[in-house]
Amino acid sequence: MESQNLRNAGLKSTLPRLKVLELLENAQDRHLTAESIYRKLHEAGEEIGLATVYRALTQFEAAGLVTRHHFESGQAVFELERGPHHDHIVCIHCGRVDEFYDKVIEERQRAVAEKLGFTLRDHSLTLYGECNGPDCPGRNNKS
Amino acid sequence: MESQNLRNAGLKSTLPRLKVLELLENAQDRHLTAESIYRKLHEAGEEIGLATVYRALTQFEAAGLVTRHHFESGQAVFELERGPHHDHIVCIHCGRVDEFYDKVIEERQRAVAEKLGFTLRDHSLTLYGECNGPDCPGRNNKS
DNA sequence: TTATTATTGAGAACAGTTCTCATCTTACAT
DNA sequence: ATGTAAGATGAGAACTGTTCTCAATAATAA
Repeated sequence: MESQNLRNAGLKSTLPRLKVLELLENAQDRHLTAESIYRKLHEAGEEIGLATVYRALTQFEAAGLVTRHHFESGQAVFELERGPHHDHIVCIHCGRVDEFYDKVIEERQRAVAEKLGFTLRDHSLTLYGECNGPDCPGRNNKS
Repeated sequence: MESQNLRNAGLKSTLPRLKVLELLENAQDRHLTAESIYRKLHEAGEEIGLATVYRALTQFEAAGLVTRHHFESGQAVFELERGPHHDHIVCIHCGRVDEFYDKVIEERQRAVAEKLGFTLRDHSLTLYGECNGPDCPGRNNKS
């Protein structure tokens, strides 16, 4: 189970870390803030400090288990690494997050970096738009 | 002069705003934090509060005179809008910022958004890499 | 088990930014 | 030029998100 994941990541398997990891695995929303994780755990009766949540997430990130994103809101969001790399599109009205991977964009990034004399190490791409979903509060806005 | 720019942006032309705008126009570095603007103005003998710098920048941003970026450092950086849209590549060693525009990337972004049912409104793309410049502290690192 | 060492929780501290409010400017009509 | 209303300013308090401190606790190894 998850305690093995933690061990493999070089982390001691402790109860708070297991709870955070489990929550990331089972939550319906894949993109969570530290505070929402903290809140959900408390709602589930877990006595875990906010500082511990942050610590766990930071360690998970360093171990490659988790990715941290800075969308436009002030708070960072954390996402369990499950599959291959992808970027995000965020609805400016309802905050819904969708994922995508575009091979052409990835390739052009590398080409651009090289043309400028850089060795590409990482990138951050987020699209912002209107999701036009039936429950999205922005769906009837004209602009 | 610049007081006209402010008027056109719907802003009263005041001394602090003029000073911030001038600094953005004349600074060697196009990407500045609020604090570095504040510092430079003080070094130049201007008595201007940090809150006022933030206020001015926020207003300039709303008026489209300035763009705010969140690179990896904690602080936002501000850039005078001079020409057409572009994205950024940042050196992970020395912080150097370079600009680029790639038509293919821009087009693919729009296509991706539409395929996902979104109407694209904005995007944020930043590449991170090693700039390999002669003065960059990272130039001799192997990895 | 016990010793060793890392981890935890609570709250203080911190960084970046925004807010409050009394004072001062600006812009415009005189 | 001058008075005035509306808006802007500076200083520091307040706020948000995150990290740090430290005494108490829990996890591994012997």
